Amino acid sequence: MDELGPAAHADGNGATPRPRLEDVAARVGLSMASVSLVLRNVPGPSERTRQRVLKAAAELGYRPDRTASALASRHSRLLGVMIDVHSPFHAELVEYLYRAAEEIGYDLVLSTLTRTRDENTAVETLLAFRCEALILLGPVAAVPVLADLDRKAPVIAVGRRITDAALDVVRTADDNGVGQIVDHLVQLGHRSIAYVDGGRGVIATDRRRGYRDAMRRHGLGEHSRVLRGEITEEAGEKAGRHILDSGDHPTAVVAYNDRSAIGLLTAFRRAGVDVPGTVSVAGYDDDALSRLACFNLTTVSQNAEEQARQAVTAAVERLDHGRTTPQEIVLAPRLVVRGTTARPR
Amino acid sequence: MDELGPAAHADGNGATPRPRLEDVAARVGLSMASVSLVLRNVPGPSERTRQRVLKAAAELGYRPDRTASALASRHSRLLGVMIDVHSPFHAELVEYLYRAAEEIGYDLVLSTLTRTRDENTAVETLLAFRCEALILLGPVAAVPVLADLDRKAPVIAVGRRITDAALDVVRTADDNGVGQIVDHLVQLGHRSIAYVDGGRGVIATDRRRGYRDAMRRHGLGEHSRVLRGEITEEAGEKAGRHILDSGDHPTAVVAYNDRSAIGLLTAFRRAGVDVPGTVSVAGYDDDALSRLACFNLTTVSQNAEEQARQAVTAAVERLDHGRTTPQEIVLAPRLVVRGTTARPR
DNA sequence: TCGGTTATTTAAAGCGCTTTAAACGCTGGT
DNA sequence: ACCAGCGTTTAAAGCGCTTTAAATAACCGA
Repeated sequence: MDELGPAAHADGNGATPRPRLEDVAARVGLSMASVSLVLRNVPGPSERTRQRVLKAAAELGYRPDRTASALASRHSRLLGVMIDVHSPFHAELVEYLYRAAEEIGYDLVLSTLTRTRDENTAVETLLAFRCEALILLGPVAAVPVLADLDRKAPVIAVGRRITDAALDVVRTADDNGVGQIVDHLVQLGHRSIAYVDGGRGVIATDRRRGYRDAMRRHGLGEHSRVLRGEITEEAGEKAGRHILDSGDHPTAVVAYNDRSAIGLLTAFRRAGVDVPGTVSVAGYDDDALSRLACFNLTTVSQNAEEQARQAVTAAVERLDHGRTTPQEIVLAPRLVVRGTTARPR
Repeated sequence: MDELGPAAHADGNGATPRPRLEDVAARVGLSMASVSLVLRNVPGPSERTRQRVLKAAAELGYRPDRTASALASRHSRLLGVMIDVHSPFHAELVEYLYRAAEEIGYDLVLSTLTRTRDENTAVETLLAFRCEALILLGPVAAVPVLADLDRKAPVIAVGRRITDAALDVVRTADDNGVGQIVDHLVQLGHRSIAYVDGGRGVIATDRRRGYRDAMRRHGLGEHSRVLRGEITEEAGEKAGRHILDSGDHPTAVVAYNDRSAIGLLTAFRRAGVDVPGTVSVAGYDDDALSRLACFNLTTVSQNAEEQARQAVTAAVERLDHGRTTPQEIVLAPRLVVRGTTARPR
């Protein structure tokens, strides 16, 4: 019964050596070539061969060695994904990226940013793994750097606007998203709507512009009020206190992101200001946080699933269908109305 | 100046083919073997050779191909890490794992759990990459499965107690952690301390036991009160309402984790019950959430950095130093006192 | 100058797989 | 009986690197 090949359990650690293609071939009495064909589902082998090989492989618990196949075929069938492991939004994207990749027979290699691991390192790792395309979530590198990288492997930038670069981009229309929030608030009857900024950076710029444009569009241009801010809860809280300190406060505040919005919420609650009774608050990102009962924040969702799918599709088009002209896919974000926005007064 | 090898820019996508070891060797007029030695810092090559090779490699922008070296050397120098990309705690561990791995010259490959990707899939992926050891963060697989896996590659289970398995384990003493919280509360003067449970599972069992033991130790055995709970905020909120509904409520509540504790907080606040004035609340995990100003939760930190370091050390010992007897490393968690606990009344 | 060492360098044999071109065994038509 | 033509199988040549054993260069004292 125990028909393991020779030298089983020969390893120093007592580890069972993994079976190789050769072992499977020997077991069925066929050549490695045939076995390889069967296992890769390449048409050719007869049905009978097919069954026998599959059976033998299963019995041996054979799993092909990625490194060897990658080397031999010159195709790793690997997509490299750069993420920030601390970002819940990236986590969600990864979830969908896996599914999309699996559907087309690719696997993913994750490389994360950490405090000591910058974009360059993360990408080098991906390249060292021979990833065929790079999906970068929220890259901050300079455009020329990305363009340069694209020369080594197709780059798909997700979630960041990139102008004039020969690069694939998948993102949501941030300005439109903030616009939707302003529309929503105006519709509720708000006129004095402030915005807490998110620092410099492309995304912050877009959202700020979205706010300004929307206000103008509603004829509320002179009510526009942008407060300095950051991406953190602390910054939101600070902005909240600032708003409270300044005599006439707006009836609604839109924050750059959910974290900032939660800071606002904290500041308002602490000061006994009712949300949404006295002030409405809205965020951006639809973080897991914002869904919590204790915040129940009105926000904007970025449609992770669709972005993931588009990113993978873009990669495949360039890899397998020979597309060479870069494309930008801009998806519409979706307003998520929860409990922190209501009619003014 | 432009001395790229032959066939530069020959790829279909206009991608520059990456330089190979051979190209570097040709450039310096040495054998591939010498270049390989220099690049891997193997003693032997003369200083002069060393410099020339390094220079040439840099000029060509040469980066060794992991797949090829892994294949040839039979060492991938890769540690496989199974994570749940949605877990902030795992994110933190990953951060430190990278550092620890880097110090000993290993690289990490991450494989995450998703809704459609179970532990088995995640681990198979890691094995397919030829990871030399597997670091599993909070694995839920049955012990025999893990033991079996350990036969293919050294397994280090992190954060989960595993009894009687020939497996390396790195974890914190959960019972001790909860004990510290109870000690802290008792010291503040609490006697009626309730516990909101975290469902079944090894970790929940340990923490529950820690609570019961600590209460008994303080002679408060008959005040022990364990409420049914789960790992989510919702469950915590429900438990909170339950506590409020029952006539005499405890002066302090310890929750299985921070998420549950935040649910409690939400329920109490909503009911106008002052925390920590009327009731003290404590969580477990020291999530990013718990640090937020709006929660400022007293909790227990699991010492991610030390766990990561120990996990990598354990892997290396088995890989490079030939250790074969499994070891369990149990670290002491650390109480983090914040604003949700105070003297009773 | 020469044999004996030691320090450097290298040719060549793989690692486990894919792939190409060629070989094989059939069939059926002539 | 023979060969074209087909479906199926396979030998062999790598993929880009490491590693071992052997070759070569350099050095040293006698």
